[in-house]
Amino acid sequence: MSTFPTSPNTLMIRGLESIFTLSEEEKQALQDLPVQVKTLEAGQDIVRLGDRPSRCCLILEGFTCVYKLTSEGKRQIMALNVPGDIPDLQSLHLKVMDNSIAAISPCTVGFIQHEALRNVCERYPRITAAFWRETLVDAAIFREWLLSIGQRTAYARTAHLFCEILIRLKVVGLVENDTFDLPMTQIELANTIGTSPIHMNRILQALRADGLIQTQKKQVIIPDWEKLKKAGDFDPHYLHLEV
Amino acid sequence: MSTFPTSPNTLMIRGLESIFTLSEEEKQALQDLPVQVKTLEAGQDIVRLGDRPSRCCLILEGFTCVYKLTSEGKRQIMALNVPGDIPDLQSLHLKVMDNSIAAISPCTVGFIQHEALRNVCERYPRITAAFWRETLVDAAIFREWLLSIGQRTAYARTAHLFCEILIRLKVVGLVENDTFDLPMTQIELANTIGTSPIHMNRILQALRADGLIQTQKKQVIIPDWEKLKKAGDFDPHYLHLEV
DNA sequence: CGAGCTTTTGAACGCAGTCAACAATTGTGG
DNA sequence: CCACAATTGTTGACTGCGTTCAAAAGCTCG
Repeated sequence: MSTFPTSPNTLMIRGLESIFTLSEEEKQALQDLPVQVKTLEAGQDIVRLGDRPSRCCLILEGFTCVYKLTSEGKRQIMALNVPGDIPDLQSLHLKVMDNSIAAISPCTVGFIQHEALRNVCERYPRITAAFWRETLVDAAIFREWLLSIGQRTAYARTAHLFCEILIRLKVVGLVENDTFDLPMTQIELANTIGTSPIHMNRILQALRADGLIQTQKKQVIIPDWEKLKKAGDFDPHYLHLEV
Repeated sequence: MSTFPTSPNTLMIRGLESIFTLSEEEKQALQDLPVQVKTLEAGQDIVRLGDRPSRCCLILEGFTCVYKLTSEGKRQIMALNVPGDIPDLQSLHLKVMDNSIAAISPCTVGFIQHEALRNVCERYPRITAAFWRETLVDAAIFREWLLSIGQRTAYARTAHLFCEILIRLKVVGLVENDTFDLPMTQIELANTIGTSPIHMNRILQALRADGLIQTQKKQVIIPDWEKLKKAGDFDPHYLHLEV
């Protein structure tokens, strides 16, 4: 586990300039945040329900997910995280984790101490606002997922999910020619959509047959964006990408 | 529509002292917020998806809900709001509403201009933190609802919902002898649970038959809290009522 | 190259949705 | 205060989406 700043990389944090263009000083303060970098294997938990973390976790590479289990052991994934996300930013104000976070693919994450984040927020209220906003966007995504899981068929839900992933990966430059890597098993997709793995398998077959997605290995190609959007009843407003 | 401060009431806002005990000055700043009070009939929208509000809405009396519609017109309620809640606090940082909010019962709400809220937040960072935290608790509730709707049976989901409502109403003093008013139709309950009204009707019959709830008019009695908790797989941690 | 996970297929079952009709309640205007 | 309209709640029957169980085939990786 190495400690930044030692690498030439600059920290990419989702949406920090959605409201304001940050000043050089503000940007510098963010880049000066001490970050502990760690690599994780697929499947490893990063934080667990019940934990009282003293740091947040910034995704640098790979995919993670937010999940919870019922007492019967059924698993629901309630968020996917891509590079630039801070899936446990909530822990800055909610002392006890009410969900777990796990690596879906092998990934590298950067840990930032709460104390350091609080210092930056104290000094730069606009950074506070930007972080706050990011947690609000996460909540907006939860709302859309609730609509999806509550009111749409599993088929539409899955199309909707692929739409969202495409857009969010585009933002961080991980889409080329409508193609992206999606290192998720069908079991994980099923846990996200709220259906059984067997049914998820059949949904994917249907989506392929209908020409909405193509898959090879863990790559997904979206051959017809408009058709996929329509099938998923997808409207990107809830992602709040533009102001 | 009258304008506070004209009434003797003090503003009750959910969870503002969860992190810090506020100073007299901070409390006063909150009480001095200009509030436009309005009464609403059941069913009326307060804000709508697509709106760009310039104010937030504090529930003073009655119940409201956050909801969205699919393009087919199916309705999902993704949050219930009780007195003390600010269901659109998000609009402080997300310019365009990604959901609608409607009165479930006749209710009185207080509108507070964004500008006034921003001023208070600028001056008192701990109030910023407290408001931010409230939006994080809302997000935690969304996560639990996602788990519920994705992985629990409609019967368990409904039991879980009654558990949550009981707890949240207790906090604001609206429960007496395990009894509370719930001015929701079965259609609205169905829209919350993500099921059909007919099925909701049968679930309620089952819950009554199993001795988990008693209903008379729009009153609900919880005769056996432990049994209801168990049926709903309910663990109140996600409400973050204690630190 | 074999163990373990993931994907795929088939078949039976069941939870929940839909349709239709009726009863009960609430609200409204005469 | 009553009659009528509209909404809400209840019941029955049928349908279907999605689950579960079981088993085989395909990958991946030590």
